[in-house]
Amino acid sequence: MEKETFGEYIRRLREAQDMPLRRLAALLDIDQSTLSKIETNQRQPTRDMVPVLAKVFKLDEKELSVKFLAERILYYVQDEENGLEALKLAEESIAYKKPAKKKSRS
Amino acid sequence: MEKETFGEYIRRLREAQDMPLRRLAALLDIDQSTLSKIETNQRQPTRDMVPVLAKVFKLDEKELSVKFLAERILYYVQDEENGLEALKLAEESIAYKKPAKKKSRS
DNA sequence: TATTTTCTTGACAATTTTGTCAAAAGTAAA
DNA sequence: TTTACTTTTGACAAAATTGTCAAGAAAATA
Repeated sequence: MEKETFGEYIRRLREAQDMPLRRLAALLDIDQSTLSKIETNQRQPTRDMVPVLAKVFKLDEKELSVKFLAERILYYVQDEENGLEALKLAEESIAYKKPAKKKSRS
Repeated sequence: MEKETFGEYIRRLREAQDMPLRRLAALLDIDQSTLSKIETNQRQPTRDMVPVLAKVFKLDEKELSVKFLAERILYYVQDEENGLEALKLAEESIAYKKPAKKKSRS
């Protein structure tokens, strides 16, 4: 089976509420055709949709952000042989950079 | 200290060989100003530079690809609160999708 | 310091990506 | 099936990103 894209996820949420595309588009402040294209993977979703979607569908914003970002990243490395290694390396860099909440030992 | 970007890394490799920018640009088949801008972070490096760079500087291409991709990913999530979580989630997705070389059990 | 070579810069051209409009296609209700 | 509503589509406009040119700044060398 294929992984659901973020756009398809939006559609699922929207339809679960019987909300017309036009209405969600208005809330997102974009043209309805743009939303249609996003939901059908002809355009990429944008970062600033996230807080609006979280509000509209009563989802945890942080969780949704993570979902959005993860999908964007996957989209970027999708055809890459070594995507997984790249992710791991990127992760190390971040983990290293990010100051731990508690002091690291050594 | 700041993390070295991929562009800065190129410059380091290049200077280690006393190779003029103009010459590497020619090998990469781009304008020297473009390379200059890449090395000084005014433009983003592109995917297709990687194999050329690997060859020119005698580096392992896979390793260099990973380095390139990781940097691109970091660039994308750099200002994100939840970048690390996103990477982890993306990683799970890939790991799951990717067929193991040996059969997975169950 | 004059000359040559290398690197950087700003303005703009080219390309890519995105968003919109308006009409068509699809769906459901009267 | 007409009518009303929703979604999709294609052509194009707008925006963002990238690459180039040509001139100038900086650095090295004579």
